[in-house]
Amino acid sequence: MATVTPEPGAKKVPAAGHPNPERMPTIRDVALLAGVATSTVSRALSKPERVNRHTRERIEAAAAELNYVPSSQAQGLSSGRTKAVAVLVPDITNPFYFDIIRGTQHQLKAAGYTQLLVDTEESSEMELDALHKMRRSADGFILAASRLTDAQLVEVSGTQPLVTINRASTSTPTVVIDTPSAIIQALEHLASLGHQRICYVSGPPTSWSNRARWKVFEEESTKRGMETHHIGPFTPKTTSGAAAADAAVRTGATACIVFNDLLAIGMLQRLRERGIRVPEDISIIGSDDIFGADFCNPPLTTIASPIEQAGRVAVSMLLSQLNPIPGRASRQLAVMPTHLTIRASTGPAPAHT
Amino acid sequence: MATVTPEPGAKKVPAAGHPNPERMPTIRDVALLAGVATSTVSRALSKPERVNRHTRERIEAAAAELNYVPSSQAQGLSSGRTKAVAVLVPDITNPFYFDIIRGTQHQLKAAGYTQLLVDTEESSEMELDALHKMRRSADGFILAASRLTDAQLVEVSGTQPLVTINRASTSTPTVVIDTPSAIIQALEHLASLGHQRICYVSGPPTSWSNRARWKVFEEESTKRGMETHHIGPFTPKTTSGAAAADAAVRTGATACIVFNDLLAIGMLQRLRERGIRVPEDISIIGSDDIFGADFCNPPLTTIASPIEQAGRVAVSMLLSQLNPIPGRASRQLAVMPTHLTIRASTGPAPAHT
DNA sequence: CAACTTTTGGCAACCGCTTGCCGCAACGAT
DNA sequence: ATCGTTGCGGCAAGCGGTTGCCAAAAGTTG
Repeated sequence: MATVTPEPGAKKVPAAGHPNPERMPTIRDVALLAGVATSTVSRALSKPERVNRHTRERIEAAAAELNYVPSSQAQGLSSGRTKAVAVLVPDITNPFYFDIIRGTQHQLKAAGYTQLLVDTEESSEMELDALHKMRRSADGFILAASRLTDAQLVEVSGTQPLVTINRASTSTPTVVIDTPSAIIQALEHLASLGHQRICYVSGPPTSWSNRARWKVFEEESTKRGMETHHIGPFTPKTTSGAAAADAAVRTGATACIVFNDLLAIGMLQRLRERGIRVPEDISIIGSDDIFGADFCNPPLTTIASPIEQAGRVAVSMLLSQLNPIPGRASRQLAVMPTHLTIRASTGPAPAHT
Repeated sequence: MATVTPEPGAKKVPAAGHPNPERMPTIRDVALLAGVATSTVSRALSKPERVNRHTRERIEAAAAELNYVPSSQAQGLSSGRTKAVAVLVPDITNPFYFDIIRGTQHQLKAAGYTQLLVDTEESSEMELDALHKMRRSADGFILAASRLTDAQLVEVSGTQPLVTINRASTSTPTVVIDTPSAIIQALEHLASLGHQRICYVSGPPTSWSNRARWKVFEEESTKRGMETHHIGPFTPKTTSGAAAADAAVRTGATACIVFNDLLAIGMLQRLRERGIRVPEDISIIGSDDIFGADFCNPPLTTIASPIEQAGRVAVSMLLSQLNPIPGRASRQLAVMPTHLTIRASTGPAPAHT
């Protein structure tokens, strides 16, 4: 910028050239170069309106010249805020969580926050541990599909700001992906295709969403006079699909609604191996619409969820909790809509058993 | 839903938006409880042999009782090390990088380090920027498939410890996934199936591995007297697969070696759409063996790579650089072996054009 | 038992930045 | 002119640890 501000008598410190090239420039170096106190530099950089425009520009120039980057460590130490948020997922291997992570990453970056990624390995102990160990290094937490008990969750939420994803809770803000309501759609879909004997393939018993899905499934299918089965629990990985597929076949069901796509895809593979045709012999409906659900064989009918968006919403809920806007109370619940995406893994019920 | 608005207790709660009845215990609290000086506590916790066993136990007890967790911020401030490593990936959306991240995450956690995940969005500017902005907050960097120029890389490597993945460099330790050598296997495979006209489907021009793959492809296919084509560049996403497939078909090639699986899977989808059979009409070979390569339709023949392991190795190379063991020089290059995994997307060359 | 070496623990100076408080100067209103 | 106000910048006290240096305590040795 062409600034026409000669500013005479500025106490320039010509001698203060570049300091030791080894050491990274500190706020002091900037202050020295700009001829002001460190406190002024600090303010110029964080609350621009607090200092005179001229001074600020001078400081900014000095900072730019020195290539100054404030130490987030030091900032955190004195301000008490780390500008970092920890995201805890049960299994970093699962594509579902990758979508979450992608969403949180995106939104956090936009807000100038750093994401600390933690894999809790499906263990509530690790989750608690991380929550505890990192309380100093993160301003808040996002718990994706927390494995914590209600009591644990309540306790933790009293200590630190957090938002849960797919885990209803009265004690913390939550974003839930409304898969249950889409299960009704799925059921209708199956019913209209003539299926009468259907089976729910269960995921981890500690998963809240698994319980929620099963509950709706049972209620609604019974209501429709369908014969329901329930198999599981299975680990939500493709490798568990074989066992799940075999169990499903044994129930004699003509269609399955599966806890998630990972498991469903695994089942697809196993069924193909066994020569059981999908959807001619059995229909499969997954859940989440993860990466791969559209190109597996056959392409999977599934309950599509805005997973990435859920991550983004969780972040904004957390941030509004961390930096409350005086007037507005922060949202406590966000429900992400879902819908059934019909592909090729569902079809008419076979004519006879 | 029942919206429980957080009750703002005292109107004088500025920074901490959370009710903080009890301050977090500091090293001072521990010292007080144990009846020693803070310096002793510090030492008892970090260099146990420096303090008497009896005192140490007393301190540990006190720390445990108070549930003390040292502030990594403060530790970092005074010790100069952050115990954090930044992992930069060009596209967090790409499953290939998921695997890298999984590997780094795993290994970093094992070493007590925190992973800072950054998506550079395929942009060298963002990459440089992150490298610059985070130099204070990370002890080192892992650059996966860096988009930096050689010059930039050299410059950066002079400033901070880093390890590159899939990016040869003389200035930094590197782990390369040896896809090129497996390309020879792929070529042999195709040749033995009778393919004579083959095509390389190119990825991002800024990608070092893309260039490396193309180079080997060209040299070796020519050497074998095959007719080679080259199409691209294409963005390495399934959505680019359509264009790639169409272009590939136009070349008249009977087989393609594709920059990566993502693109290959996209091509598979497009070819199916167009009624072009794989592998009867055209064979496709991908690269990386990402999640999904085994269950797409048809399952993809691909160059399998130990991606996750590459991430792990990168971390250990970086850590040995950060905490050098006096005697041993740290490794500068790790080559990860790859091999061709033959599935169903390759078959005999069609009898006639 | 004195002289000396080795442990062991405390003191205090930082690390880099934020922030409450204060003072000074310029400005506006009386 | 006088007396607030307000705007702006400096001072200095931390934030929670780490660490070099030193002295007291304990252990060795002749």
